Amino acid sequence: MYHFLQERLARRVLEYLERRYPGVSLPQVVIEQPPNVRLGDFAIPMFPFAKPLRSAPLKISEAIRTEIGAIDGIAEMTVAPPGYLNVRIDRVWLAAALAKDDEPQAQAASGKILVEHSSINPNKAAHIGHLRNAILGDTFVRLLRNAGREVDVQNYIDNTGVQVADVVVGFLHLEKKSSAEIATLIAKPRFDYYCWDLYARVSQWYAEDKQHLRMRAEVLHGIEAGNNEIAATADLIATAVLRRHLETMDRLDIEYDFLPRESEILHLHFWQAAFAKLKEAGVLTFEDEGKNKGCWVMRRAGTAKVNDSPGKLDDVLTHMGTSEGLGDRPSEIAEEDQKVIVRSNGTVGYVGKDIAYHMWKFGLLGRDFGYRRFYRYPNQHECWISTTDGEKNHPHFGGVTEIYNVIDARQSEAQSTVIEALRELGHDEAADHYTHFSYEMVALTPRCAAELGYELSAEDRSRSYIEVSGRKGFGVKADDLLDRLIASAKAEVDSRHPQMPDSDRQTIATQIAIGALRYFMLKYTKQSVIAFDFKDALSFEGETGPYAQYAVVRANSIFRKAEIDPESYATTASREIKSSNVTQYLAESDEIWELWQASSKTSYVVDQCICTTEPAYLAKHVFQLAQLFNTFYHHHPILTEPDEARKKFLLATVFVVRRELIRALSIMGITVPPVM
RNA sequence: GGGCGCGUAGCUCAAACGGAUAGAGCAUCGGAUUUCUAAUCCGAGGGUUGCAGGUUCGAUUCCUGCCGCGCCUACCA
Repeated sequence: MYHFLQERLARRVLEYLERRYPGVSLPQVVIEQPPNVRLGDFAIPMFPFAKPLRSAPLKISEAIRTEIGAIDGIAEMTVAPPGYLNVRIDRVWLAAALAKDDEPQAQAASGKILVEHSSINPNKAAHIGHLRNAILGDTFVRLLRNAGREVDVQNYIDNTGVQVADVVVGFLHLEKKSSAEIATLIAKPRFDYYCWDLYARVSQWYAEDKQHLRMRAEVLHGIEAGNNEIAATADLIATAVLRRHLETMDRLDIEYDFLPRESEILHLHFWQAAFAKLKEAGVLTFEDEGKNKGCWVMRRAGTAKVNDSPGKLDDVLTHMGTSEGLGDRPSEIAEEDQKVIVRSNGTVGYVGKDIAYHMWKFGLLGRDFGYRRFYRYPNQHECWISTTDGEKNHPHFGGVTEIYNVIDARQSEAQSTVIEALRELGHDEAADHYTHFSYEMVALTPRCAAELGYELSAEDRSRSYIEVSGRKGFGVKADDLLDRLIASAKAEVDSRHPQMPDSDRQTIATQIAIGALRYFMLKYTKQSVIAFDFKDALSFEGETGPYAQYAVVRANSIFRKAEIDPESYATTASREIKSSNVTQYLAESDEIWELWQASSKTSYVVDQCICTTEPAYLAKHVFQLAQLFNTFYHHHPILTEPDEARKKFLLATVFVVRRELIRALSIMGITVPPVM
């Protein structure tokens, strides 16, 4: 609603200026929010117009104010030094629209979107870094769906890489386990924890004697070839760990639609299809000398095409139109700028596989996976997995118009290389709709590492954070964190509601724990490295998920005590807003108005989150709403309000804030307990 | 060496396109009419936004150069 008014205002201002100053090319009308509601609801800086209109900012403001005429939903405008036009929303107009919840729906863009997230190697338990990925990805999916977009959620499974090979080596050579023994271990709960430890031990074992690495090569070869004992064992292990990952993420209400696996990319020869096209288009070049002799290479993304001196720019430009300038002959890519795609032994690296996979995503490969049902969620939602020969009837995946890959910032270069390959294949459209949703890692504070019992070097102790390492078994497992959060929340609920049945307390504790965790992972902006610390993560006070949940619980209890069903209060609320006193109520309190204004912003914030791929804005919105509500709650007793009309107005306020909080929280994947 | 990113209060973080007095939470200290449950609220202290220049009506934000830190830079995935 906020955004709707904002756009209407911008359009009207622009129309006015165009009419008043015909033929002048105008800068964009920027609408911001004044630092204080007393100044107004929108602020338009007039400075950028001063030069093109050859007039002082204050004069332009004054002209707009007096001459623009009435705008539906806008109450008044004021001119503010040094050069702003401040605009007040018609409070009753907005409140009436909000109470009715009749947000004008913008036409959602068509075309299916594919969001890929999680993509955890299926060789060990998921850790907090994976949680950040999955929570960012899942929230982004919810944001897109809230905006009316159709989304497929994929979780890419690298089941044929060295990481899986390493645990297989661990089982077969380090522990010398039989297939039957492995099967027994798989059946035990939290098999992924067993692998976590084993994986760290294998890495240690390699370090002890480099000869042991031969085992890895052997196992890896077996896995890639397929149809043998080793591949079968690897598949058994990887599949079991994958199921654990799905269970872990399901605890957080994170679900997937499709799990494409690297084994099928291999066995269905996706790469061969892509390779042919890449060679044909001249994207890859064969090196016949130098360090990468015998390899097919690509130019590393971001490196300069021409390494001549800048003075020769003119020469470069004149050559660009000719065929000589297109494509890179081996000698044209400096060795350090080469990215090996196909090794000299003929095998393809992971970037190559990724290029093929992304051609499939956009429907540009000419091949498809086989599909099989894999996992049914408790809510009956079906998750599919790739196979070589699948079920006849299956949903259609791939062939989308837009993709988002939630992958941490360390993969930026590889992601750019894939995009560059698509572009050089001539698929600019696809390349333009390929977004690397990049975020920073979760690291541990030295204090947290020490708390977990890890020995730290003096150097590590002096750092502000330390990178987690699956290879060293250094990190916090996702399920462990969740267990601790639930236990901690449970203790609180137990002390607050001792009379409640234990199963109810458990349910509430779980909701609170998930709220705390999801909020924690979303409140940081993507670029910021999260220095993980149990003290912050386990906090339920201040800027946290439970704080926001608690605000809704308070709203609910007001309705409960008033014996009103909040869900069906909408018609009453919108009727109340029309009563004559509301104008006065909204005018006399900026504090209450601010609550209405903030409530109107949800869809605006959702748009912002999507176009900047930054879910943190939504967390900030939720916190601001909850904070304003708590202040309001303290200042305005509702049930004891003697003035009946005013009481109904206050109830309508609670109704709207509650609805928007629940809406925004649900986009974050957070539900609200009945009591706290 | 090259590429990307970061540096803001004691700590952890905000501040969309450059905008009005740089904001929160935590921690510390001091308070809140026994109420719609205090997982809350109010108040206080705490800042030369790493350093030095530049661009302009205006810079935490953009540019240049330093200083410090992180990540990437494999015929690993």
